[in-house]
Amino acid sequence: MSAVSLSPRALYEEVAELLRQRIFRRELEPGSWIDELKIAEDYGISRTPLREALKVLAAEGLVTMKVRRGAYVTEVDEKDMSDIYHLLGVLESDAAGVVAARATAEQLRELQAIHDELEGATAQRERFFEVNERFHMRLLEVADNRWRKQMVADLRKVMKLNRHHSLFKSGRIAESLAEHRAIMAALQARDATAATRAMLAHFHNGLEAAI
Amino acid sequence: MSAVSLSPRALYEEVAELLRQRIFRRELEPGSWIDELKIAEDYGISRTPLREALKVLAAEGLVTMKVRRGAYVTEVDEKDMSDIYHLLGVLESDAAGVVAARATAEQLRELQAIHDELEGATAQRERFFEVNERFHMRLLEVADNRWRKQMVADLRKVMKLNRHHSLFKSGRIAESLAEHRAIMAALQARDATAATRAMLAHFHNGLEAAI
DNA sequence: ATTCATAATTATTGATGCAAAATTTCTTCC
DNA sequence: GGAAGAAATTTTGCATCAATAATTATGAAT
Repeated sequence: MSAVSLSPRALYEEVAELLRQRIFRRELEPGSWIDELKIAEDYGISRTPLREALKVLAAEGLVTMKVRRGAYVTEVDEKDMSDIYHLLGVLESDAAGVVAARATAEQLRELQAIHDELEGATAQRERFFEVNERFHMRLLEVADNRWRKQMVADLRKVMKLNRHHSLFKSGRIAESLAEHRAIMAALQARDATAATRAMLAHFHNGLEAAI
Repeated sequence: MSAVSLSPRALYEEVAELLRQRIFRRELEPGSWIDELKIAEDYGISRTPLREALKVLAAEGLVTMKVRRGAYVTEVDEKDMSDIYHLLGVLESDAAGVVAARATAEQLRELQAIHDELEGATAQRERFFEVNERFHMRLLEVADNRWRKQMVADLRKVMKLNRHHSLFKSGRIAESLAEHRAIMAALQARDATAATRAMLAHFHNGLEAAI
């Protein structure tokens, strides 16, 4: 069928990524049932790798498996969003403290570069969102704890299930940027407690805006 | 073959649990390759549900999948243990603060009951370990954030991969109990910051003892 | 004798088929 | 006309089968 691309990852990984995109794009709505036969038909694959992909997504929290009833796109309510946002605040503020204390000068320059990019992306909402996410994920990498990075990545994926994300509110972009400035300043000052506090405030404000 | 037990959960879930037990019991050693054919033969099942179970365990972090090379029991080094312990401290100390602030009187009584059980289990190492885990997990439930509970549960599973757990050191049991007393006291006093600090200290001391 | 290439064996990965279970629809009885 | 039961269809879940890729071993050439 399709060209045999040199695939370093297995088919079920590929399918999982495709499904993730479809879920984020709301082609598969939260709460809706996932038709295995239809999806398999669409992609021209069998149900075996598809089912494995669904179990990967279930582990990430994007879909929920019901016994003998198949897979459903996870529904996240207000409380879920609030809970997840709270966790992101806890995890990333801790990471910010670690980075302030232990990052190399080169790593701080790298974070500063992404932040500068963010400063210049306030006009384009989508791009601001993308650069923002890159900053947070890069910070996680510098914090050097693969388990935390994995958990935050998963939580952020689940967050995308809800369309009412605080950052999409027009007013939040200016505030968000100001908070990022405070975080970056604390990192540059090597002030761990200030960095932790600034990141926590960043998430706290975001949570306030979301609900 | 075996009796058709009334299974509310699917076979792959059942198999995942069996594999978890075998991994924790060190019948499957960290770093070792998992022979799908042999396991499937042992349990008298086909490889399909087994592979689905392995992907669930991979998501939990207990096994790692290598492309075209199958599944391996995850190897955790000193840094992994330290990183995970750090995260548990961050997550559970936050949970302790939430519980101190928002738990009902009935929930506090329940936690106190488990703590009292712990007080009387200092002589039996295995039982102490079991009651200790029950206390921590119950605290997570009272904290009422299913995402955090799931993450902590997964991290604790990975922790079990390392046989050198701090709690297994004989000296730590007395210290650990004393720290638990401080946590419980802060919870009863409804002192969120004290509860957070006490739980953080509990994990910090455990980390010190582990390495 | 050592190294490289080729072939064979072994194990993972993907497809197809079948059985069991659940849901829905249709029919019958009250 | 409504409710309950039975049958049929839909769908999950497990097993078997086929193919692809990787590793190892053997043989030949330098």
